[in-house]
Amino acid sequence: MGLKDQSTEAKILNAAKEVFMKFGLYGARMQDIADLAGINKALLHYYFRNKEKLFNAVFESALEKYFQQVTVMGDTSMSVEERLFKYVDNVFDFFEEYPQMTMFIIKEVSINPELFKQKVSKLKENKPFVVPMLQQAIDNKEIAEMDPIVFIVNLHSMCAYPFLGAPLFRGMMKNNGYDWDQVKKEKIKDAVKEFISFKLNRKDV
Amino acid sequence: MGLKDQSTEAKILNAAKEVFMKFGLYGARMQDIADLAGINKALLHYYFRNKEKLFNAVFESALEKYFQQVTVMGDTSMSVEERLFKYVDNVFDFFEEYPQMTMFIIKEVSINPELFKQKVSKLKENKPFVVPMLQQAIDNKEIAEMDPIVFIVNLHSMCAYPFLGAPLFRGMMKNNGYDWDQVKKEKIKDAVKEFISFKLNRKDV
DNA sequence: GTCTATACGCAGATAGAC
DNA sequence: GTCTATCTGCGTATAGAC
Repeated sequence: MGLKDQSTEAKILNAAKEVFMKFGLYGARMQDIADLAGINKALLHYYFRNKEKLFNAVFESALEKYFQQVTVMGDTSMSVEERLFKYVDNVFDFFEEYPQMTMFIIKEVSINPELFKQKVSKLKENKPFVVPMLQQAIDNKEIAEMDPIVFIVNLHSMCAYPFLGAPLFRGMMKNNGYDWDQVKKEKIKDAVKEFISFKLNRKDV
Repeated sequence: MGLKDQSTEAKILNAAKEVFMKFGLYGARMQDIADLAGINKALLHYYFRNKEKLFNAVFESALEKYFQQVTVMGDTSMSVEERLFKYVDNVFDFFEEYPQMTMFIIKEVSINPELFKQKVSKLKENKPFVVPMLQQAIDNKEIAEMDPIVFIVNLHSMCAYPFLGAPLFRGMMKNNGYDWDQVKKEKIKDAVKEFISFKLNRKDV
């Protein structure tokens, strides 16, 4: 879909997403958003009244997308390991498309923790929460004994950080002849899945 | 050391660190830095000329501390596994003290990649680079076969992300009766070390 | 070295024509 | 709905007294 085909509101939202993602609420400039959307600054206010309201629209859609990744965990037609693999695939695709989103959300929530409390509660209600699901699989002896919270955090770390820290990794590896985005794409995902298999199938606990 | 004992310059730097960490270059306000330092706004300019120069002073000290964590890897009196364990301890202590620093560095480098190229090259020269060290240990059969880059990224992810994403994790877990900072402190570090042992000592490769 | 007062520019927001 | 022109306030930076 080219920019010409979008409604003005959609153009604004897309431009705002990009600029807020990069610079955050305080750093973003309304002028930059208008320029990127190919419209005038005044139109931003016509559609969204003020900067804060525009930001909120972007933030809510970001959070919605972010939590949508987890829905696959509720699909009981697959084994727990298959669901986790699929989840990892989803998360990688998601980060490929929105590499700045996690950073963006973390940054804004860290500046204003209320944001999270306000928005996330209702979103989470409809999603299958992962920890109880894992706990049940452990109780059923379907997977190995583990602390499900620690596992989920480890897993999420290994998925998210390669994208979050990409600016650093790129800088560090370029000097040494590696291409970070290549490594990330080809090898990190497999390593995460290897970690999942290790944790789910180990016999020594 | 109480604030009263610090030189004005040190007070400014400490205040600037805190404010820049939280709000970034664009979001930080000189007035807030002055207030936190307990001095007048004009003094900031007297000592550091302008906002950008003050920011650079903070950024450089942050980057220096950040890369200092890796020096332990050069201590050949310990085994590779011991060095990695020690490294993890260091990194956790470091993040406990400066939870915002990684975020801060990533954010600023992502906005301005030149920052990294300019500063990091000379810092890195004096530090033992981890990947070649691991490669050598692999060649010597001291540790199991693996891709050292992928391993280091996984490791670093598991250490950094629990601090980076703390605002999110806190929000998510508070609703469910868990205290994130407790979990992080007591269990995540052990899980990282377990991962190290798994990767270094596995026989099936 | 440290302060108060002030200049200056930029970014968010509004008024009003079309 | 979209634009140009303009207002207003805030934040950086400077001038100048002490």
